[in-house]
Order: sequence, then C-alpha cells, then structure tokens
Amino acid sequence: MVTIGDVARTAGVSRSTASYALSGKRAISEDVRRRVEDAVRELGYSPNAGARALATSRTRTIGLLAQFYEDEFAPAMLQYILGVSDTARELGYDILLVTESDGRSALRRITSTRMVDGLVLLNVAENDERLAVLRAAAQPGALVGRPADCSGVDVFDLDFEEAGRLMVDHLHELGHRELLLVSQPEHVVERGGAYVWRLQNAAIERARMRGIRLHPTFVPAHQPEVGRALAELLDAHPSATGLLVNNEAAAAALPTVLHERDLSAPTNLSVVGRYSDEFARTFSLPYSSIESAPDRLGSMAVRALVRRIEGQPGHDEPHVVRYLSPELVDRGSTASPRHS
Amino acid sequence: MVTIGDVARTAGVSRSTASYALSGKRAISEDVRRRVEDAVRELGYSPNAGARALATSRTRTIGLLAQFYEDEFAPAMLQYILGVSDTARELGYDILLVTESDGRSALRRITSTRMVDGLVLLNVAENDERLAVLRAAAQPGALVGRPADCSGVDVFDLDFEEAGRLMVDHLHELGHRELLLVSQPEHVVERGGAYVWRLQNAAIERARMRGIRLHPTFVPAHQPEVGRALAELLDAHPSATGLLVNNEAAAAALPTVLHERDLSAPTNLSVVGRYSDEFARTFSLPYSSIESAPDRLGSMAVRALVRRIEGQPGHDEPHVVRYLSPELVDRGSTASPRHS
DNA sequence: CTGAAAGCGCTTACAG
DNA sequence: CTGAAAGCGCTTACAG
Repeated sequence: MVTIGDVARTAGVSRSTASYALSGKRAISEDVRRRVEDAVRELGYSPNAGARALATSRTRTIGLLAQFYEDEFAPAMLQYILGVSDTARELGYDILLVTESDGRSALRRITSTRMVDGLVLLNVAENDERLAVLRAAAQPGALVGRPADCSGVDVFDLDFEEAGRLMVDHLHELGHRELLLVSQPEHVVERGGAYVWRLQNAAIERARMRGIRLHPTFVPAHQPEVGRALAELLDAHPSATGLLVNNEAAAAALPTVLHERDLSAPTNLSVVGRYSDEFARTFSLPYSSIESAPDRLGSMAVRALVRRIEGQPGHDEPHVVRYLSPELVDRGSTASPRHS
Repeated sequence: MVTIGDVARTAGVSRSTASYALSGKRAISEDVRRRVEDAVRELGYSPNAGARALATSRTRTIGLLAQFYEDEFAPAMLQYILGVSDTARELGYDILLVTESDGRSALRRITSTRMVDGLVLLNVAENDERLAVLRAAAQPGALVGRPADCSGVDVFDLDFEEAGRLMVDHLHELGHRELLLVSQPEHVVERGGAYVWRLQNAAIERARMRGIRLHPTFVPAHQPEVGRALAELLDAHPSATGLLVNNEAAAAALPTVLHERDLSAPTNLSVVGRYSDEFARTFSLPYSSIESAPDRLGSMAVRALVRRIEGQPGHDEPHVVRYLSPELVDRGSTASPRHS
C-alpha cells in the first residue's frame, strides 16, 4: 500500500508538506506542489479512509436508515433512497445503507462506532423508536417524515394536510359532491404512519367545510387484496364521483380494477393520487396526482445534514421543520362529474 | 468520546489487556474479563471504527455497486440490493451503497481509499467496464450477472440458457407450437445485458429442435410504450398460443393489455414470465414464472465474498462461476392451447 | 495470565 | 514557505 510517506519521499519533502500540498490548507510553493502531485500520480496514491477518519474525526459517510415494511409498497421507498444517495455523492459523501428491521440497534451500532458523520432516517413514524437513539448520538440527523417530537433534528416532509385539502378542493371546484378516500392499510396508522391520518383528517375537515360527502377507507397494500377492496369500495358507493388515493399499491392496482368494471377516468370517475412522477411513469399511472417528491425530500434532508456536519461547532443553527407544499400534477384524470 | 484507554483505567488493567479481554484473542482471567466488561457497560464504550480499520486493515464494510438504467425496471433491482444487504448484516458486515452512474470512478474511489473489504457488483454486463478496475483493486469482488471474462472474481447468475429452454419445453409439452418471446429493449442488449440474448438464443435453439415457431421481440421497459408494443405483438401473431416474457416491465403491463383485448391466461394464451416471487406478489402478476431469485443470488454473492475476505491470505480458493438452476413457479397461467 | 511499546496512515498545531 | 513531532484510537507482536 502506498502511503503519504511514499509520496513525500518521492517528492523529496516531509510528510506534513505532502499532506498540506494535497489539502491546500497552507501556502505551498508552486514547485513543491507540482512535485507532490507528480508523485501522487506516479505512485497512484490515495489517502487511507480509516487513517483520515481517525485523524480528522470525519468519515465523509452518511448513514441512511431505510425500513421495508410488509404493508408498504417497496418500490415507492426506492426513490427516497436514490434521492438521498445522489445528493450525498454530489456533496462528496458516501452512503452507508442500513436496512435492518431493528433500526434502533443499527443506529446505535453505526453512530457509536463513528462509522458515519450524520444520519438520514426515512419513513419516520409519529413516535419513532429510533429518535431517542438518534438524539443521544454525537452525530446530527435529518428526517424524511414528521414525528410528534421534532426536537434536535432537521425534519422534511410533504405537507400532507395541505395535500388532503388540495385534493378535496380540486374536485370540489369541478363540481364533485361525493368522494372516496383510499388510505394506506390500518397497520400503517397503528405503527404511527402519521402522513396517513394527516392527509385523511385534513381532507375530512375540508370536505365538511365544503359540504362534500367523503368516505374514508383503509385499503391493503398488497395484491390481490387491494384490488378486491377497491372493487368493493366502488360497489358500496355507486354515487361517488371522485376517488382520492393516498396508497401507492392501490394506485398501481387501480387501472385494472377500473378496466374490469368498464369504468374510466375521468369519464366515469375523477381520480387524484399521491405519488411521484417517477412512480407514475414506472407504473404507467394515468391519474393526476399530488407529487410526493421523494427525490427532493431526500435531497433536502441530505443538504441540511451536510450543512450541519460541516458547520462551525460553536455556531449551532436552529433546527428546521420544513413542509414541502404539495403540487398537483395534471394528467387529465379529473373532470366535472357526469350529470346522472 | 470514551476510548479503550478509559475502559482500561476503569477496569484497572492495561489497554492491551482490555483489548484482548474484548476480542478474546488470548486467555484472560475470569476476574479481569468481568471487570473489563463492567467498565464497557458503565462507560458505554464502543470501539472506533476508523481506528480499528487502521489497525487491522479491515473495515467490515462491503461496497455494493448498483446501477439504475433508464431502460430497466428499477423495482426489480431493489430486491437484489436487499438480498445483499440482509446477508451482509447477518455476517457482520455493513453496506456502502454506491449508485453513481460512473461505476468505474466510484469503484476506484472506494477501493483505493480502503473504505471496503470487498465488492459486490450488480447487473454486470458482458464487457463490463467496472471489471478492469475491480481486478486491479486489492479487495476481492463478487458479481451478480455473468460477464464474458470471469477471471479473478466470483460469479453468480441465473442459468438464463436453461431458463429459455425450460420455458419452451414447458409449453411444448402442453402442445403449443407457436410462441412469442418478449425480451428487454434492444438498448439493454447493446449495453451488454447478456442475460437477454442468452435466454433468447437458447429459446430459439430449443424451439427449432422441437419444431416450434418462435417469434422473438424486444419490447421497451417503460410505459406506455410497453403496452403498445405488446398489443401490436399480439395483433401481429394471432395464431401464437404462448407468450414468454423476459422483461419485468412488460410482465407488469401485461394484465392490462390482456384485459383490454378480452384475453385471459391460460384460456386464450399461455404465459410464462421470468421474475421473482416477491415481484409477482408486489405487482399481483398471475403468471407462472421462472424464479429469478434475486435474494438468493445476492446472498450467494455476499457469502462467497465474505469467505474470500476472511480466508487465509496464503490459501487462495479458486474462483467460482455458479449458475442457479431455474425453477418454474406454477401460478396456473399455462394450459394446452385451445383447439381453433 | 498481563503490560509496555510499536505501529497502522493520516492531520495539524508548533517551531523556525 | 517547510519540517519534526505529537496524536487520533485501536491491535498485536514482544517480553515477562
């Protein structure tokens, strides 16, 4: 293994000079700088990450905690991971990916051993068990998803309340007066998936305000149960003219369900989902949707985290809680209800 | 930060004794061992990963190189990642996830800085550019996907040739004499996605041998092009009675396409895909398929890699190339063709 | 069974 | 502008 000592010898300087020449942390004569760079190239030198981490207390690695639950739709999670990973790399960080089901012990392991400079937690629940561990850790953390207690961390989430209102208002303006709302399965709620009830409660409240009948339901996240549940729902409420879908698996299953019943959007039913454009393209979903922006949220979390990692130790910025304003992407699946 | 020095002082022993008591690498008196363990608990000590890596030249981290191409179906990739991640953790390793589009420079970076003890490459192409970098690295590598040159690495892949033969034979036995084969888009082939042509060539060869007419096609991996291409294909060959699908996006799109044409499997058409059971459940695909076993392949790659990382330096095992025998999972989508 | 010491490969005050 | 030295927190021969 070629070390900085080898580089120094080849360049005819001391190790400290070689180090400074590479880091640029002090003035170096042009001549020496060139000799060091030549030596680096000639020997194919790369600094040893472990040694550097030991000397600087920085690993330039971010821990990414993802959780894959049986009752959620895995493909939707992937996009958050990629959003985080791409931005981290752009900022010069690598990603330590942790997918263990026991997030607390995983978090304890990678923070206490100082494998990472900071943490991004995905899919954060209302009372997320991982947060106590994160707050006790020496490294800063950023969340995607809003917990009850946001203290000590930076938090990024879609504004699900506003999303619920936006969905209802959009269909209200078109003249709809009876709507169905399909949420994630109840397990997700029990586990503390706050985005489910935040969107739902806001939609219910807004519907009441607008004089709209809204029927909320929880629908499974796996086939074939999803399809059956959707079919039953449509049967139970034949007079409903609009469908709001806050459940990726249900959105993915919907085209088949509608087709089987000879329904199409927006002719027979107006449909608004809540998922990303990437998701829509992957699954060919023709429904207008609230953009969930997983890449943007992941990216925002990483940027905030890196700012905190690299900020001056004394000068602590206050923690932030940022909600992304929902935007409706029009894919033509809504219209005024047919006169019946 | 609490160090092993603090532990030693608290336990009233030397640092080396504390270290040995924790590693168990030499005999330690019962009394000392207990005092050290108590001190660890009391102080909440965890070894610093960077320092340990520097001292041992081991990071207990595996680099995972994933590539996400526009023309492939991202959700299918996720399962390989989870297979690798879960097995790595089981064996005591963490995962450094790299998703950069420039795999070569990523590989160079994480190997030359010694961030990882070994590498797993996913989605390996016929003449994969990353392999030269991997072979030049000090760390061992394991591949999922078979390149032209397998030297110097351990290779794991589904036996796609056998998969092609199995698909054809299965339908031949049921009495089919004209089949359609849907492959990944041609881009994948141009990029060196050998599994596409390996399955296809073997299927063509076997069909010829059995006296079957086989129509091979490349189909896009994104909607709505996939659906259109499938529809055209069915139109162009109305007499075909069986459909082989080596393209996840096409498989996911197929239910809608068949439904729109009032076709169903196996009544009007026998269908065999090539994807994992997990994939089938996520997308509710009712078609029998060759199990692609992403979790098993990922797991095998990691196990081989760890064996090589932890093996005695002198005693080099020969490298392996292992093909997983394809198995057909029967989901009832094939039958004898209707008499027409 | 235990300890003192060297060494892993960096970075960064300290001194000139 | 440059160098000698200390130190980051471990592990592991070496010595007893």
